[in-house]
Amino acid sequence: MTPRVRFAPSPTGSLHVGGARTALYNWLFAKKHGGVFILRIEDTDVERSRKELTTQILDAMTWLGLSWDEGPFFQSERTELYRAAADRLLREGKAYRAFDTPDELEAAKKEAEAAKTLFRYTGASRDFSPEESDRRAAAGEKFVLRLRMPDEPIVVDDLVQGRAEFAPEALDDFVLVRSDGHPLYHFTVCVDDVEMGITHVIRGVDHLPNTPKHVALFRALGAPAPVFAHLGMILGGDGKKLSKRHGAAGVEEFQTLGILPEALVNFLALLGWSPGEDRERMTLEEMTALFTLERLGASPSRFDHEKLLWMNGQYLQALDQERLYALLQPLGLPDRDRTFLDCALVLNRSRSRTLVELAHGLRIYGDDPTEFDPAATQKLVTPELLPKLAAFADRIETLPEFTHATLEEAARAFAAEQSLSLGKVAQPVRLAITGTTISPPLFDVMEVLGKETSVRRIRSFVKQQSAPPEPA
RNA sequence: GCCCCCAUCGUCUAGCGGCCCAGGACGCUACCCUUUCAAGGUAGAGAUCGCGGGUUCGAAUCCCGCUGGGGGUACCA
Repeated sequence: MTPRVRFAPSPTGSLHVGGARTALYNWLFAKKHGGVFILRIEDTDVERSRKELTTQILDAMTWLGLSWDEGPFFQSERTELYRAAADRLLREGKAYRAFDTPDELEAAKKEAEAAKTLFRYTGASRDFSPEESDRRAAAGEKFVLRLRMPDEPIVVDDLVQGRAEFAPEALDDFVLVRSDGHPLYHFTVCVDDVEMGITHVIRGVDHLPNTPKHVALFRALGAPAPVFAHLGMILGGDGKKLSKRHGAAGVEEFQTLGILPEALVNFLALLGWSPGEDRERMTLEEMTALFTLERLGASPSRFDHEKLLWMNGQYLQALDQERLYALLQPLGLPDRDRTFLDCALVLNRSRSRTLVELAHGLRIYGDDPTEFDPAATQKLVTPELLPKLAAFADRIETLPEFTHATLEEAARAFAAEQSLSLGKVAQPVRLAITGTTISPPLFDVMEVLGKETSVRRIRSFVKQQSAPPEPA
């Protein structure tokens, strides 16, 4: 039997990393077994669903490389299917109309709360005869459709969480269809899963308490329940539910942070799944080969942003040059030719963990710096230093060859003459050249920049620092 | 409150009764490299396997209780 799995986000928010991981595991499982990965948009909540969020979710999936085989299907376009299923369940007596008013339900819930028990629908409608039910409906009384839950425990056999038994007292005749005719989540999910022939449901544990309802629904619909695999949650660094409060949580936010999709995917894969044998860095293909539901973890895991950055750095170092340029382009590259940029990239790549960081670091190869790290300036620049810097500029201007080797030689000789350590010369020069005291090896940077630019930057720095401080 | 799930270094995890006084990775510390910062290399600290009972010749691994954490409890998804 070919496995058929689905990822079913609801467009009430962007694609959350938790959702992305769920999608990834479904995708991996399908690929591994030559199955079908279906994308289904659960937009039955018309008040909260937004069209542009659907687009955003689809874009995020594509960005991550998680292509779908069927869909996207929109539940909002399948209302006929739900209506037919509802009619059938009603006709077969597996569901019934409940005519209770909101006030009556509210009172019943309060009562349950006071009794410190789980609210369980026990309205009179449950026992109405079909004739009575039809008569009231025809008379225009408002009603919802409820599922008649079985009076026996429901067992959920979960591949990840194990076996759980739910007592009938804990199960409620939940609502399938609202009084305005809108089908509800649990109902649409099961109808769709049956209709789409879903064989395995892989999703977050937050859905585990819903599963007995689904099992009952599958039974009522006369279909076998799929195999369930409930994943542990992804938590924030503080162990609380991951949200915007923890910084980035939506996939598109990581994209703007300069995270590579393959790094995010790899990182996410390891949150709740392990291939064993201490494997960490893997391509989607490698993950597919190694993936099994048996190796999924049941416990919740925290999202460690630091490790993601490390992972991203690893992928950034190995990134194909052409693709790197394509990714860097929109972030702004210095207006230089390709040969020049190649050299700059060699110097800066290993010093960056994200694309944004890299693009930022590359700025020193563009326009001359106009601002200089104030703390460093304060510390390094003294009246005695400036003439020395000017002299150093003069010295290197005469260099017949302007390479990191000749520059280092010149700098060492210059430092020795001045009875200074190399660092005492290099740091102020670095400040003049880059605006900061942190950069790739100075003489390499100068070689890339060229004699003219390097000398000009040092001189203009000396000039700027020699000028009397601006009156406040 | 009630229901459900989870529990190995700070974090992600390996471990599915003896190979474990617990292995890898991130992070951290030190050293090497070095003009700064990274990258890289080497070494190291870091978990009495949440606690308490069992079962067993033997438990991180099985069972029970407790504690802690998470989730659910809608005419939301």
